[in-house]
Amino acid sequence: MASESKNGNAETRERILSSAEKLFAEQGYDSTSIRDITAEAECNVAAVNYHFGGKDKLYIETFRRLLIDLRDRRISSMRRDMSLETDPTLEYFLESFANAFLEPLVDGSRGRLLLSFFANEMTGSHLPKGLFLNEFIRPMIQVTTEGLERTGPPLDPQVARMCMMSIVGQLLHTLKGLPFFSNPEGPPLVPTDLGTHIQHVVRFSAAGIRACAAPVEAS
Amino acid sequence: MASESKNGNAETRERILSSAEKLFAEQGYDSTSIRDITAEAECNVAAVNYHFGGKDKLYIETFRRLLIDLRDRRISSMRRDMSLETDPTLEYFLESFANAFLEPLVDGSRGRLLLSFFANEMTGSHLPKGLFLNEFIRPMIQVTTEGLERTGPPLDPQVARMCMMSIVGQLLHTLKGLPFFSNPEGPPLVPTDLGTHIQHVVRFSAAGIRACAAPVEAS
DNA sequence: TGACATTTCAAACACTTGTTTTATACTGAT
DNA sequence: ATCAGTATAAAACAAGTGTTTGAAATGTCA
Repeated sequence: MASESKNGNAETRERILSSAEKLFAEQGYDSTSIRDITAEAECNVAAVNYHFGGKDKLYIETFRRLLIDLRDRRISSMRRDMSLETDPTLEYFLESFANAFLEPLVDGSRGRLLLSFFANEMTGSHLPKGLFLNEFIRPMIQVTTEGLERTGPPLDPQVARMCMMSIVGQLLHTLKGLPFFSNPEGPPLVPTDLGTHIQHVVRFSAAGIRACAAPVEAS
Repeated sequence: MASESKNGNAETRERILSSAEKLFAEQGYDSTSIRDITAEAECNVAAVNYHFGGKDKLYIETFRRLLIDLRDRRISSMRRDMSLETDPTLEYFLESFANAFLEPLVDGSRGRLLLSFFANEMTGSHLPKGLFLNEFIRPMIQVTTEGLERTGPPLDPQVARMCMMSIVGQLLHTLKGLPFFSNPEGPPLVPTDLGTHIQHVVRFSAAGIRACAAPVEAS
């Protein structure tokens, strides 16, 4: 039965990583057992400890690879968009960001998995400190700051980052909440397609950003 | 007929609920064992199954109580605020909402616990379907819609709800992300106090809402 | 008081967990 | 062919899981 997938030596390690990625994302760290993973990867339970040195190490390696991949996809997607227009508007930048941000999270294979990963990491973190901030957040801040400076009004750096937090918050909440608001019976509370929500976030946020640029008015 | 006259029997039940609330929130469902709970509640392991019929039932009961309490605190806080002003502005409403939304999540005892609860529920739900939407989301939609209609520009109902999603998304993301951006070394990426972020969200969102009301028209 | 239901508890049950051990194959170099 | 080094596998290990059992307390009411 174990025909073609049973070959290579280094391949076992890859199969474990692949299975772990899937199962950790679907079920979280605690609910995924080593035996779940090795069953999916069609190898022995001891293989995880042999190749990775423990369940926790495997988890870190799995998540690290996912993070790097996600970051690179987003950044290259935005850079490509921004190089297409000679004089992009704020709305253009925001839509490019929204798409670059969401696309990796919704496309079939690893999309929902990444979302679950993040949700699981928010509570009990099994990752080394600083990895998330330095290898993931900072590069994203870098490229979005560039885009904002180029297309938006002049902003204080901290304010600009708060604006980006506002947008990310909206996008994440939309993605997580949208399936939730799919009403089994009765009219939908909000539009059910993601595109409409993206348009909303773009319009909403463009106005928000411009309002944050206006000098503080005495009240 | 057991009952309330005697505190001995009912007290065990309460202690279990209290301990479960704390531990489930701190560690999540899977990582909290019945023995953890009964140790904290100083009772026998069998007590959980006797009083609640199982770990899952205990979890549901725990979360249900927390949700109802959170909802009521928020709604009464907003209604109080809105009754104080005869002609409240949109900004006033938004600030009232932001405070009502965040206050229960940051005040010492149960604040972080609630946040963890939500995060844990986002991934693997252990709750009966519909409870969250009908008993928690809908009442909040009701009161926020009232506030928006009273203080903001005329909005299509679906658009109004998307605007509220935008605000909730910002607030949740701020709350979860803020401790994350506390930079161990170097200058902070964003302001570290919640008040500044609330001010930002209010300003950002007021402009966003007004922009969503304007018909698509050259200006 | 005795009879009865409710509540508590220690112990056991059946099962899963991550990890380690021991043994067996396979590799490539000497 | 011998030898180290690597990789896989079956089995065992110790600890922890939710739940159940059966007996002892405890309270309630006739």
